[in-house]
Amino acid sequence: MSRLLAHLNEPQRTAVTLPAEHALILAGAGSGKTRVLITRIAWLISTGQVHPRELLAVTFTNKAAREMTTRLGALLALETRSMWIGTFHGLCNRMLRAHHREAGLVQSFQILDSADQLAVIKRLLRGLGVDDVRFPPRNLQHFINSAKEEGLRASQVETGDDYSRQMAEFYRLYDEQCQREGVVDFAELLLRVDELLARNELLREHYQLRFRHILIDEFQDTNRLQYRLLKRLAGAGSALFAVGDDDQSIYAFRGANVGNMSAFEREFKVPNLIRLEQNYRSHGNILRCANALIANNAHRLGKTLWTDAGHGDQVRIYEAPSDIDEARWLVSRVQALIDEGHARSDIAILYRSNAQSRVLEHALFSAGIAYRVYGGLRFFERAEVKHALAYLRLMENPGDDGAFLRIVNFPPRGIGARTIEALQDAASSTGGGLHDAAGTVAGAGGARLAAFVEMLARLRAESADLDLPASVELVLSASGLNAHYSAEREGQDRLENLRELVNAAASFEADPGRGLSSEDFTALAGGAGQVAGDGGAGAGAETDEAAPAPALSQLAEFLAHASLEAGDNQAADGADALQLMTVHSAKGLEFDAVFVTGLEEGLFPHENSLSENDGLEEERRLMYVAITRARQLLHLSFSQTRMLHGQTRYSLQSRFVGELPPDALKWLSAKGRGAAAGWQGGADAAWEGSGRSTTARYGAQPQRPPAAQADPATRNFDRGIAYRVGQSVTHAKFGEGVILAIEGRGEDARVQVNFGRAGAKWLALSLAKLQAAG
DNA sequence: TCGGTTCAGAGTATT
DNA sequence: TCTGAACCGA
Repeated sequence: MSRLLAHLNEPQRTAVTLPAEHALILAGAGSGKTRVLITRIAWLISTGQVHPRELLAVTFTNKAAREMTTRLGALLALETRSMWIGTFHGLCNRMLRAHHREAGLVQSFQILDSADQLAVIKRLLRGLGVDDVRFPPRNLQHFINSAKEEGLRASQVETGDDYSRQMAEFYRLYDEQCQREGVVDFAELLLRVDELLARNELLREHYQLRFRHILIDEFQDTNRLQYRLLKRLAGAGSALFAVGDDDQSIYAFRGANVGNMSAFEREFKVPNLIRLEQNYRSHGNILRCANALIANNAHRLGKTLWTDAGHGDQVRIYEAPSDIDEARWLVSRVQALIDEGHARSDIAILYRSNAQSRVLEHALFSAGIAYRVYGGLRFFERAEVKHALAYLRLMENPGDDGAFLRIVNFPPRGIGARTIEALQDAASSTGGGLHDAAGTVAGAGGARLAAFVEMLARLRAESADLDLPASVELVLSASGLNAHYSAEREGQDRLENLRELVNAAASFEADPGRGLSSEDFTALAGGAGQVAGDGGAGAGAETDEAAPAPALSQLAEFLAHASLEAGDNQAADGADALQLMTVHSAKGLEFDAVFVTGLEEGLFPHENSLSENDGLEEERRLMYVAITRARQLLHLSFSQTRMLHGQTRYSLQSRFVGELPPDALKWLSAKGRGAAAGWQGGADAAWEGSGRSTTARYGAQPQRPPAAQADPATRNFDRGIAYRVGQSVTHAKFGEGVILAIEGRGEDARVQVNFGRAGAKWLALSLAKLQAAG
């Protein structure tokens, strides 16, 4: 035990050894948050306070869950299998399989990923004959998911107007359709469990008694439903241990509610609030930047990072004339770091949006520096893999119409749109699924449909005697997928992915404990069956046989695994490579050297965020995350011009640069000229060197594209002024300013003008009476 | 049923 | 500029 605590600092040790009470750990970036969480678990178990099966640890990503399991295994040298460590969705999947009857689901229900869900919605709307311009499927998807993440069913959604009433009605129909087809979307997994525990007292008590310690990582990222679920799981005797950092809350846009942190403290009367503020990652100047920046946010729980590691290098900052030059500069710095002996994989290039990677990649490619871009399609999201999975899903659950439609004519087998239409008519007249109606369609199409369904039945029968990878292999050959991609000119990669799917099935079979452990699952299903049986609380649709549910088939487990874990989202790893990613995907990672690029107004902070509630503060937190990724070296860069949407945009330095302590920065380009003088936002912001006019500022800046030169952004409009970037203009209300950008033409033309005190504004030329000035 | 053309839209993302 | 989706002609 003392070995466990030996290397912890005072607050860390306090957190780890807290009594079995609720606790909120405010853990700053690089303060050893994961370590505390893992050591806490290890301490609880090794001191005999809790049995591993009485523990529940929840994370947001499979990666985090895996890391936790691995590190814990190394620390404890004991079987971690009986512990529940996983994502919210993994946890709920497990519970729903075990209590499918009480939850009103078939045991083999399939899980829809976002793309599957969208397909279901499109199909629903098309079936209803809904105008998809007035009701775009994506909007409905968002509507449904947001509602579910708030814990609301269609009947509970507030409907003030016709539009939302209509959306709520679609939501209701969507749920009905999913229920009919035996499919469940991501949010539904959680909502089902929440509702199940809400109404089934015995089941609730069962879990509340079992989970004496509930630990949750990245608590600032929980949404309302997840928090509600946690409350549901925590009984009178449970201790909730939440670790999070409000300053790193960057997922409000997808429903995360930082307010859960203060709500938790209030509602649970949390007796233990511990701040971890000592940072073990970054040098002092980097932390000073992080602290100074985040201090500009108003709504914080409050925390200041410190280190005893020394100041380290100053933060380098560079202003480039163009995005291409920024990339060129970056390549030269990276090359220098590599020459100094840094591993490429210890260097990260971060950007606000994915579109920025192109210029960077181009420069890196030309320079011959190996790099790896995070993001993009993941393994289980690839079309060929989804096709193969659809066969498997249909074997497992014939009611899955989405899977049916995906593969009924893939590879092509002469079942066209007309046949499908007839099939859909037949199905809707009986109220059943497409699979079951396939025998009733007449004609040549009907015969092909029948053959298809026969093939599925054959696959189902033949795979019964095979293990999982062999079943997958059987499907690949019998379905014609292998043959199809072999014949395709560019099918080699796809074939390889299909082979990889067989491998994935093999390794899943070898180590199912990673997702669902069959043993534990069976035990749970049996035990819970008792619980439900005692109270007669079964709410399931089926009421036959009282025997304990048979264990879920391995195929069903594998399919759930495929939906819940989409696989790596990074390009193939291999050689030591530079890391390129968005700031969002860098969260939780750290590197020796970090480059944060594109620090420009409109890009970072992103212009779209400015119109959102607390959008700017979230952008600032994002910048905080970016800064705190660096261990030794932090580079910041921005560019005066950037190619965006096919047009050159003229940008100002991000306001965030101005929020950093000047003496922590080392300018690698001339500072304080032109755009580099800083964005001055808000009415109360003072101009640096206020004696100068805005005109003079630009006038004094020769490397800015000279206004008179042929500039694609120069346009003449009917008013007779040659509007061009850099032109000084006067506005009746805002006074004198300088044009930063021009967009559109004719009646739609608008210009962005920096008015200094009043900030940068977009004005429609057809409305704003601008006069040439200076 | 396919392939080419046209058009709109372009922010971050896990399960 | 570039991408993905929708659409049309063969």
